[in-house]
Amino acid sequence: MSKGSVEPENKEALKNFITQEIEKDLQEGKNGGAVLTRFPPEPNGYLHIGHAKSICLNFGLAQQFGGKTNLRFDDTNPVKEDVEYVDSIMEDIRWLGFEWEGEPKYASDYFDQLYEWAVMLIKKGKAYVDHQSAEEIAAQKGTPTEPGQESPYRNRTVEENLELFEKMKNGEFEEGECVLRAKIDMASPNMHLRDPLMYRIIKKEHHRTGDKWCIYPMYDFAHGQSDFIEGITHSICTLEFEVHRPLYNWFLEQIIEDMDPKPTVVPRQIEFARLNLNYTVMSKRKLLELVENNYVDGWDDPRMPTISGLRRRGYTPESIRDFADRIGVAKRDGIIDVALLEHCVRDDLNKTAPRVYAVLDPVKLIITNYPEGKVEMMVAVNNPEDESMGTREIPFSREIYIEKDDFMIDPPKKFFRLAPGKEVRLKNAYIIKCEDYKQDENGEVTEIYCTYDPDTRSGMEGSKRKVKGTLHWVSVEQSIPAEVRLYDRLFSDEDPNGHDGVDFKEFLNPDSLKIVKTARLEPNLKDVKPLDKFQFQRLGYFCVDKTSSEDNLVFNRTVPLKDTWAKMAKKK
RNA sequence: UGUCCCAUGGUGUAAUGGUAGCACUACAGAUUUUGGUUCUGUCAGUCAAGGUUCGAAUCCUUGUGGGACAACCA
Repeated sequence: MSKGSVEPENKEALKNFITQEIEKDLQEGKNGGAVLTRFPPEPNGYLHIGHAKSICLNFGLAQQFGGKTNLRFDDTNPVKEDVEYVDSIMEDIRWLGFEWEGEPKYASDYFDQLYEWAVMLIKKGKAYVDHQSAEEIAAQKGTPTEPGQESPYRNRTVEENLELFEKMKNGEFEEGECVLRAKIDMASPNMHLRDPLMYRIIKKEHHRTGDKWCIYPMYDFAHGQSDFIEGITHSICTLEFEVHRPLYNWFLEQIIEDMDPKPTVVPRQIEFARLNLNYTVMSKRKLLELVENNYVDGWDDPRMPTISGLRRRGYTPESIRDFADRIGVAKRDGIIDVALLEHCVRDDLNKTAPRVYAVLDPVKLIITNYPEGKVEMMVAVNNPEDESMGTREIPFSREIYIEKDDFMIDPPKKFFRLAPGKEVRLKNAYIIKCEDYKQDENGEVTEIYCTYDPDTRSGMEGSKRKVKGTLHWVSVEQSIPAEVRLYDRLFSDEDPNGHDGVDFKEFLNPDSLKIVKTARLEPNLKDVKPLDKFQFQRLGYFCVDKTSSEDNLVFNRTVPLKDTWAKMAKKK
């Protein structure tokens, strides 16, 4: 994977309220002109498109201002975290095209320092060990509109607190028996300042520190300091952490108070609105629920909004970065239309994906005046948008398959395809005319009979004739079979979370996956590899699935082509 | 009946006291050996009321609407 592979030099500088704030800081000479951002995931699930927004933002900001970006795992809760997630997160970030500065960092790297700071706070009389239960503490917390009450343990002596905290660390208390709390203000209108928890006892092995600790810092006591330790200049995070900011600042003030000399870099937190996409859910908890209950085929199911799911679906890193740029950054939350994401991937694939012929739902078409046993190799352009992609040859013969949809016995007015007595062009081959057809007892068309005009082979003078419709096709004899998975949105409702009292799973789209086993492909596709991407001409963009093999080709539909005909038909 | 944040076309985002622009969507047309792409056009917006100002989307006040905050989660 290349380093910092997003080409910052020819990318237009992004402008939003965060870049403006950073520019201001730079102008004021803050942080010695440095910009260091960070992407701080908790390794408790797979990354999704919302994280992609944050990744593109954090890495993009640094690139734009000549800075760097750290990757730091916020691994302060061993109960939920796992190395499987660490690995997937690193893979996804690299796949998106970003490379973090130095080694990946971990909040757990700072556990010793955090412990020292906790002790320091105790010594200052700004932290105490509380022996109440979680319920009691919650009951005293008050509500957003009422102040809380002080814990009976709030005024223990420094010595006592020091001793008790030491015992907590040494495992002399059971989980839940006591916690370390900051002593701030139980009446603060900001709930986060009402003596927040700093440490709790968790007797579980940590994925990095093993059994060294049985007390773990809360996120709020770890995050701001971790940024501080790393010298992060701008801590970019989502809106819900806005109310935490005064707490982070409080902790840092306590620490900095005792420092001499004073630090040159103190992180500045700036919050932005998280990404919401319609027709999907974005919370890790809900995505995990879909995975664990097998509503989908794992975290990388192509219907999932996860980065691994989008990758398997056939999305490109370029298209996701483009999407992140287009949605912008602001403080007001909203819902982005998935149509924009789809636009971005079509836009990219249109320029890069080779065009090929695939017939998903075949019906046999026999060209009655074409010699039996004859095979002609037809030349086709691989990508009309990119001449450098060259041409290829496709076998043509007397019997071909076309799409069932491309023939109608009794077509409506604007049907530009094949019908009895009508002419149509077979792309890169001949103009044919439908003479007859055969139906089975159910009225299903089983065979179509046509004649071709030998002077209309593509490239010949006769081929210049105007014909309204152009069809894709494959030769019966030479075509190869494949399985094609047609994906649609996972939810049929625009906002599956937006219905009070109705579980989001109620809106799961029963037609989100259709498996087509009848597909026939041009023979050039026999050696494709997972993640190879193509445009199936006239149908859409497709990507080879990870389960595909030489004897059993499997393609995922990334996104269909825009289809004005289908739209017209739907209206009627 | 608290604190904080937010409010621009259907959606998202610009305009930072001086002509409300861009993208997506939708619709119409041109081109087309993909009903794709490309090109052109159309519809459509400053939450409300006051105030400051020659001039307000922008500043102030009030209201309205939306969101966040009461995990030993992050």
